[in-house]
Amino acid sequence: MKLTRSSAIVPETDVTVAGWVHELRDLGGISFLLLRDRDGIMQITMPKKKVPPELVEHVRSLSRESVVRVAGLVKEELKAPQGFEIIPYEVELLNAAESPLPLDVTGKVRADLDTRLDARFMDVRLPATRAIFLIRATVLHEVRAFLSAHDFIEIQTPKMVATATEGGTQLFPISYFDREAFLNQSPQLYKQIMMAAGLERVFEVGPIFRAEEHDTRKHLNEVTSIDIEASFLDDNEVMELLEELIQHVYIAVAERCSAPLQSLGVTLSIPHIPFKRIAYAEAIEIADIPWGDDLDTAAERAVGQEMGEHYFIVDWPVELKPFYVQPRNNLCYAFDLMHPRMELASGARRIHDYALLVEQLASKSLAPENFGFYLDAFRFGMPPHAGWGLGAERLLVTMLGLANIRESVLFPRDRRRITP
RNA sequence: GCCCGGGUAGUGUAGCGGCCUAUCAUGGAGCCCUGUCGAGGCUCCGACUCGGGUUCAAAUCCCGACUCGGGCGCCA
Repeated sequence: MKLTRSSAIVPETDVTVAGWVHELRDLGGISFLLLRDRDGIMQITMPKKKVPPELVEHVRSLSRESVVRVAGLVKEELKAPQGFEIIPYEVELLNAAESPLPLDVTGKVRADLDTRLDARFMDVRLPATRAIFLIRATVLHEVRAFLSAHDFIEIQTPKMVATATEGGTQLFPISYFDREAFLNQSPQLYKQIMMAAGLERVFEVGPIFRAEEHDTRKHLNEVTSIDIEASFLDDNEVMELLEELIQHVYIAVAERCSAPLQSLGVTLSIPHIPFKRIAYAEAIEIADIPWGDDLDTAAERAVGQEMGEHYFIVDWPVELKPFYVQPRNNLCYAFDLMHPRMELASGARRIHDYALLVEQLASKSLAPENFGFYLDAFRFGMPPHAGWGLGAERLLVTMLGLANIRESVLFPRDRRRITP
């Protein structure tokens, strides 16, 4: 079917368009059909004098959200919302929508998030919801473009694994033929192995799974992680890369997503780089918590309020970070990228020395024999390296000011929800 | 997992012992209307989560289940 999209309509031409019946307004002598496609809403106008009565009656009988194809003539018209309207000579019903609808697609009555997620196919028809996913696609596209331009190659690592990768978090057990296996919590070990493989700079955009019981507006049990690992770079160099990436993505979204941003009512302010760096020691002082404690929700909020914009927390105590982070006395070369609302990313310079790595595993009470395939990579020429993992959903949530992380995922997986 | 607060037409809500034959908006069915753009006007349709209990009387109070939201914990 050769169709013209609503964003590409040219006045004084014959077009065939298709979409969903958004609204019908019958004023008696003139009636309007608002037809919605992915790009927007176009007005089909039917003055009694210009359109045959059978056609008007046919359109009047359409149910909302039915799918139709319309052929007609585009007229420039200042009274029309888009500056043009289509006078139809043919309207074909492709598939009727049942009634009542599970939620209101015109946005006059805003449904609860739970209702929206149950009828996600309908919810995404709302321009304001669809905007989130148009922007999400742009964000991930720009992440790939930026990293590719910086010489990173995209890899895919397994999501089904035999053992926990770093401890700390709970894993989802799965049945793997006659064995137990797990859904992977992070590509960490695999992307590090690729440093030993000589790929030098790799990234992965993929799902990670956390079986934590957390039940909040900023946690999900399945999220998309943007992970990088780079040989011969240190923690400071990958931090610079990270802040440049964040800024690049903001600029690209501001430039290329003006319509979606508008339907969300969001004005992006581009973050300034370099982001501020504060030491863990300063952060706990602001938050008034003791040395050795991780930042809880209140602490995150207190420090976020003080900083006001994106910032890095550096110089963490070694005991608060995973075993693969390069220690420096009782501190380590790890960093967290924070937004005033929440943590966005964490990363570090990694240990590349085999003996030190085994020692650190032991100090975290992890059994080296469970990490054989990983440790082997450190025995035959592992370059020094560093990397980070960035939460794609959290990036979107903080960028767009979304109230709930569930809004940033088409089909979120949380403590209670596994359908649709 | 803990602590609060909810579950009323398809959707979003009001009502919080008798005045409820349950409010309003949106929606659906229909009628009027030639420029709507959250169109407008009129008529009609459609609901108290489930199970126990208290009471002369329960949408309303109590208990339980299920379920949703917010906060916290844990985590990224």
